[in-house]
Amino acid sequence: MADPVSGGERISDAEHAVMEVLWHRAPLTANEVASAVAEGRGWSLATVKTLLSRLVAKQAVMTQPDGKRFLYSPALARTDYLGGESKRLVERLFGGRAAPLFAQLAEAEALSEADIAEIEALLKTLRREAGR
Amino acid sequence: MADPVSGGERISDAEHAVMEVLWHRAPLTANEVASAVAEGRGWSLATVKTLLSRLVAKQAVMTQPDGKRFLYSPALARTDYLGGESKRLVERLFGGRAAPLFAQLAEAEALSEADIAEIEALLKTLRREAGR
DNA sequence: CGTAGTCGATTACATCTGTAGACGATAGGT
DNA sequence: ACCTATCGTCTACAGATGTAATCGACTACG
Repeated sequence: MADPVSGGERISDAEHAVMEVLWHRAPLTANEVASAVAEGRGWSLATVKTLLSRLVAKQAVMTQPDGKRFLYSPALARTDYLGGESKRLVERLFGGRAAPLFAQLAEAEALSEADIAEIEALLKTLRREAGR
Repeated sequence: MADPVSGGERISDAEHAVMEVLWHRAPLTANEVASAVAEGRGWSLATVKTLLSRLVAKQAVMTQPDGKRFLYSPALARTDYLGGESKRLVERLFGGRAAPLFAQLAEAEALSEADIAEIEALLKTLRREAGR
């Protein structure tokens, strides 16, 4: 069976930008989404509508009627999406091991002081959980 | 001018599989690459040749003549590629912060014991370097 | 009641990607 | 000097993606 909700269809880069808007605030009309996403990207309203349609088709966004128009909301949790994408990358590039990813980021100087501190804290928590 | 080597053109998923072969062993003929990559993927020789051509066009692979044929070698370091891709993901999905990525992987249970240990060790090293 | 604006839906089209067949040069065997 | 196997190159084509115009339905103003 095709999975009902989470990792169904692939969400593209442009679509992701739209999701990001909806994760930030929802429900929104197509116009609101367009305005929000327009900052930075120079997309026309038509483009945003297309992206919304595709997302609805992929069941990543759900609609609810509001008079003559729709209100759009995410049907996919941001956490699920991020988790899936992260896992995909680790799978594809690092044979499923997260440690090399980390080493890579370190080498590419993509780790800030704050990152390191946070990760450290996270590790501590993880070890506590694993321990008990 | 188009940048000379590193982060130039985007390398696709299928192309990446070919790069992986060349990173493992090079230089290789198209046939050798095809055999190597064929395990798992069911690609025809023609397909692999196309991918090699595209990689050459993208300057991710370099050729050296060997009689009537070519020997292919990576022109892009694996490290650079991995670093670039990792950074792209972190940028795109986590606003450039690596820590949330880790939180995400942890949540998705994509962190093994070994991963955690390795990351811990790496952190120690990093802090030492940063300290001095 | 008609007309203009607004929506979502449909259609469009270039580029990229995955996948592969066809073609032309050529080297090696006979 | 041929024929054939082998290369790399060119061409092909379907599906995904980025980007947008157009269309048909409906609403609201006048």
